Amino acid sequence: MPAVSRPTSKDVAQEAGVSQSTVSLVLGGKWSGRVSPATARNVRSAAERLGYRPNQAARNLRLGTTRTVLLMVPTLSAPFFGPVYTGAARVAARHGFGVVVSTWPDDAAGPADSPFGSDEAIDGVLASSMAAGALAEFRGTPAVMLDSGPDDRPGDRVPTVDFGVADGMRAIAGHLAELGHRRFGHVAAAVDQWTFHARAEALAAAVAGLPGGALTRARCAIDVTSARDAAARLLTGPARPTALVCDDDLIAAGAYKAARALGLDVPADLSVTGFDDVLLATALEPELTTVRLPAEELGAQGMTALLDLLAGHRPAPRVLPGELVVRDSTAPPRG
Amino acid sequence: MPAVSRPTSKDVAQEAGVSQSTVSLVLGGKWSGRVSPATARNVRSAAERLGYRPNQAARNLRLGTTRTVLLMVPTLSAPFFGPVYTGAARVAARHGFGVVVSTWPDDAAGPADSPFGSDEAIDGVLASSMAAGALAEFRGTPAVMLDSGPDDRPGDRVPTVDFGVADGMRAIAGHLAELGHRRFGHVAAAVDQWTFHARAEALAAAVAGLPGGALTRARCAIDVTSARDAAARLLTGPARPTALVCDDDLIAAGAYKAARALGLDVPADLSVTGFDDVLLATALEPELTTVRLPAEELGAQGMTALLDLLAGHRPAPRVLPGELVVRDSTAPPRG
DNA sequence: CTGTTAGCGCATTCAC
DNA sequence: GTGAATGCGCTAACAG
Repeated sequence: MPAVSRPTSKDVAQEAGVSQSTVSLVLGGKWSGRVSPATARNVRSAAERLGYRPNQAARNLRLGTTRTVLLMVPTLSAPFFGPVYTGAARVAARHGFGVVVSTWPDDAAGPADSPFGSDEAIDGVLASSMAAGALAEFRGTPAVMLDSGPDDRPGDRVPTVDFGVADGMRAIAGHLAELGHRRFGHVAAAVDQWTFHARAEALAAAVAGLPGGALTRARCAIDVTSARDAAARLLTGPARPTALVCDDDLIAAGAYKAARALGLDVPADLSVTGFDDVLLATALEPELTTVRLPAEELGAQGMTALLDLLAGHRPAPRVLPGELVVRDSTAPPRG
Repeated sequence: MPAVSRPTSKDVAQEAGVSQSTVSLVLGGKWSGRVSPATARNVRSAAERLGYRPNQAARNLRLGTTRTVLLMVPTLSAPFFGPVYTGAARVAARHGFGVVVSTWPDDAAGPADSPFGSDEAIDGVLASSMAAGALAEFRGTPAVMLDSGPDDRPGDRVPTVDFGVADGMRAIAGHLAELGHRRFGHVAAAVDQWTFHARAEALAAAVAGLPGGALTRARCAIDVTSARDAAARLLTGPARPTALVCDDDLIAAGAYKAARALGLDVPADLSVTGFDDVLLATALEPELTTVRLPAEELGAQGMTALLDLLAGHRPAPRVLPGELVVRDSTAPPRG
């Protein structure tokens, strides 16, 4: 037998000299006018004295709910998703929910592809930054999509929470245009996610709307060396851009390297912008002009929407605005 | 009623024309010589046909286990902890365990300090990077300490998994000494965690053992501006160090800034080293000489130890070696 | 106002 | 070799 088995509601009942159901009522907070205040206090103090904690498993079984939601993210290595988790967990905890994380399926390069690992022991899922068009995986499980774009399918849609990336990109283009830039290079993430498609479209539209505006583009993976190579391609091509718009702060770091390798000074010879505003943005030299995306807020709002959904409501799609943060990597073009 | 309630073991029994207990036996894998192979096959196919998934809550209740462990980390904002989680989750999944993350208590600056949020619905805890001496929080809950130093208390110790940070620091000191450096500056993290105490001691010892070796130290928070200020203090003091040893890659980024502000070239005028080898290390210019810490492996080994512990064993303390990665931020001192 | 009863889905004795 | 019965701890009807 275990050293000291935890007290049960039955023990509390005995200690307080009442019945189990009374304990349940009191501790469940539903005793308004059903149990006398004196008894309630009595029960509470007994529970306190014994250090009683309700057994979640029993609770889950009885209630048919697990009070656990699954957060799916592409990876936890990217600095962006820690805050998303934090935000989601914060509001979840406030409602007695836990959050388990899982990375996108194929990440499980392990031996057995989750034997029965991907339990159905969850009440709902928060899916972040999905590949475009990968909706519809969730048969019957309440889900909210994060940073995956609006749900354009007909019928009843999945609730969504997104960033206003298009506005963010327009802000960057506007800032650069105001400084006098006309030839833009887009160092684009070669990742099939809504957010990157949206960024590309918004930038293209903004530049197209600019008299004399020209845009070239190179794609790369989201890592420094790949980004450096892509930026170098843009910089050594014809009609060199005076500003490099990068899909991600890390990509911007690669652009810095390409610029330095070519003897170009940032921002005197070349303006560079990032996206996301992660820690890296201020670690770089010069500090990076970028768009701050409220990652933690994304997690928090997403969880709020999911909790709403679980409560039987139909949360409306939400869009979280990004904020242009001007630092030292942008300046008027030379000449 | 719900749209389609999931099949239970009872449904499977009915479908297979056997009893519930037979289903449990077969699916539980404990039917060696108790159930006929034919029946077993029959049950399996019935389960398959119905898409049966055992109800975790019921299982947990019956077994008195939750197959969930808690990973406690100081923060998820630091890029270091994502991989730790990933490693832990990987081996946990392989054993049918889930992992929930929580950040250190006081992070819950929320309204109510986890009303009943921090459930006891866990089988064990993996505590990473604790403040020194903060052991002993886990009354009765099996725990493994990660990156928190060896457990020096008498009696039965908590199993530990640590990095060989002392060796790592010695490797850095040795590398720098070999290049000809004698005056070292330590930009130290002002964080009360074992790993930083160990780094400081190891560096001090290494420099003390070096003929003509001198060491100055400045403390800072783990953020770029604080690090930059600390590094600047060291650089403007008497007998300027020729090498700055930083407790963290992010701190090294701050050191870069201080150097540039003083017109010092890295590495020609000043060598700089980091610690951890996060993404940032290669994003900087010049790329950072640092010590790679196998973060994912820490999580994996920690989970392995915890699973061992839960199985009734006494896992031995483990130490994961760090690896010196020489890049472009270190060079012989000038003159 | 409070106690008694029943059952969530499963793993496990114990009869047969 | 298999089935019937029991109870894990809890909540929600329903009595009293």
